[in-house]
Amino acid sequence: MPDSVTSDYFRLLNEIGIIGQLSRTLLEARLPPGFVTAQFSVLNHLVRVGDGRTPLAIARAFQVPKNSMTHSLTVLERAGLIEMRKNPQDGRSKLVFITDAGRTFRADAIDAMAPDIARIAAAFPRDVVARLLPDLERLRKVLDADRDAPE
Amino acid sequence: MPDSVTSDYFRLLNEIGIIGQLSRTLLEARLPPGFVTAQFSVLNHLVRVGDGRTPLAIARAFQVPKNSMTHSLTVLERAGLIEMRKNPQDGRSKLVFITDAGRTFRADAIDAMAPDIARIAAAFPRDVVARLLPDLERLRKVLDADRDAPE
DNA sequence: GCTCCATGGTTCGATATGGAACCAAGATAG
DNA sequence: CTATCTTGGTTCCATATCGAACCATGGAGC
Repeated sequence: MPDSVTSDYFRLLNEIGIIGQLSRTLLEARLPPGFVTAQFSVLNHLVRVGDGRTPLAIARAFQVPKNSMTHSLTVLERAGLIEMRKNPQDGRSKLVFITDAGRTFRADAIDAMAPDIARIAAAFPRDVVARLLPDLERLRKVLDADRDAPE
Repeated sequence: MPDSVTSDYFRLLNEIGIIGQLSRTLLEARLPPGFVTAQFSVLNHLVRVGDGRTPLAIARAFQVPKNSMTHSLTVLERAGLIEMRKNPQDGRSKLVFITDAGRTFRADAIDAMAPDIARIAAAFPRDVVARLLPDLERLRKVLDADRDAPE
């Protein structure tokens, strides 16, 4: 494979990393003090794909170590944004449920970002967003599948 | 602005965040143990845009607090990958230079990722990459410009 | 010159993240 | 049924990240 191809993929991931960093900063500026993106993302995940999942399943979805997820969930539970229940099917594991407070927290954060989104939308047309979304979803799925069958 | 528009932008940033996380994990698996993406990114930045910049300028380029950059640079200097010199123009600041060892470190890391890139390339065609790059660059520039003139 | 403010970096303390070791509960083999 | 292996989570420790306070130099106003 020629170098130029490698470097195109490399640049792609690089750009995505920078944009991720910039938007993370944007989001954290709108979250209540003391909360970070990782915690919001868990709530968002629970709403989007449904709750009642095990901590390990969530950790895998984010590709983070399970101990990191333990920590995030502890913070969220202390804040009353999620509930951890025993898994009746398996004595080892727990199930994670989002609370009403958690749903409100997520909705508020999204609302709080509206002005930021509006500024971005003014400079970055919606049709470009529409064009990007399917390709990026596909890339995410490729990376997701890749880690399951590595090397 | 209708909700659906906001949610498209929101989903875009969300996808980008996830891809960023997955590719960060990929990169870190290839770095020598103990090194982290942030440190590699600084070296990459110095090669791409040129060295001899101040720590603050680099911190701004990554949109990270200056104390975080102080830490990253300390690690890189201890490892002999960069050099910090006094700025002859300004007694307050320093200038950051990448060493030969630093250039080698960066090149090795990129080489080490080649097999990962190859697997991704097999499932994600190059022309899609080519299509994504200009749009993403534009989005990054929009976000970059936005933080300079916020609110 | 002197005062006041702005800028560039570091330090401190508190939280986040991740690797490794650990423990408990399920699964499997005999 | 026991021995062993695997799986789900937590704990421990080391490093990373970041807000706030701090210090030193530079620059502006007078």
